[in-house]
Amino acid sequence: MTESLAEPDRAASALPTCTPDSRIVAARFAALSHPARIEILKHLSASRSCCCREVVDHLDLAQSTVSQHLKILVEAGLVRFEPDRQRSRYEVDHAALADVSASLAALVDSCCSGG
Amino acid sequence: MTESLAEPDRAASALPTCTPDSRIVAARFAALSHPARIEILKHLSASRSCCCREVVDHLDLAQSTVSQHLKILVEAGLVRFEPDRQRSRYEVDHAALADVSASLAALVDSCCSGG
DNA sequence: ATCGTTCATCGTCTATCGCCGATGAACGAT
DNA sequence: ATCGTTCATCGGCGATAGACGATGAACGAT
Repeated sequence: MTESLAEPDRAASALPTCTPDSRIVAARFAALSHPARIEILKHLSASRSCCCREVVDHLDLAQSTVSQHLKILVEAGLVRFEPDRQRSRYEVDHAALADVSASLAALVDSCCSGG
Repeated sequence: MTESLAEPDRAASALPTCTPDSRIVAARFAALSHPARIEILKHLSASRSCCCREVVDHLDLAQSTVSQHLKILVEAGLVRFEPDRQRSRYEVDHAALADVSASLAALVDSCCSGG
């Protein structure tokens, strides 16, 4: 029997394809894995007014595209959203961002101490 | 002519859709944006032997899939690769990982100080 | 009441991701 | 010489990302 070649019911396996923790960390990094979103984060923190339009003017992307990027950042918990009349108010969640940074620092630390 | 609707030569615009710096940082985060790759990084640092096969055993993914993930990590500069007979030797580049962490820390810092 | 502005969402299109099995090269062991 | 193991790569497939234009809702101003 070619057990080593055939899949021994991989789905039922108890091997940790990826731990829940890894999933969460990876999801946070995914939100940061696009240059436009990095740029948006920088702009949000540097600017005082944080409506979608202003980001569009600064970034040279279609309004719909920017809106989607903002949504991704909000869903990742890195940016807070507050509807304000017809403008939308976006601002960086510094604590969440610091938390992601800490996660990465912890990973680096575990990599160094583990070796 | 609906000039306001048509694109006013967006490509020729000098607006920074994304700075080179943002591109680089985003590319690094992209390599970290998958749970399997996070898991691989943790395993590489915790284990002494770092051949592809061992990661495959630990991770419950097809060998070809793991090989691709490793390649992505190597191309991102986060993992060093050294062919060793028929085994491949992979090890975490701690300095590069620390560098990414520093980049994120700098982003967090700019977000805090900028406001 | 009407118009202009801002914004989120929808539908579409293309490119890329992530997974797999299959294949062949490289190498050690018999 | 032959076989088993390890590995990278190829080709294919389904799902997702990322971009856009169009549309309609919400709101301020006239």
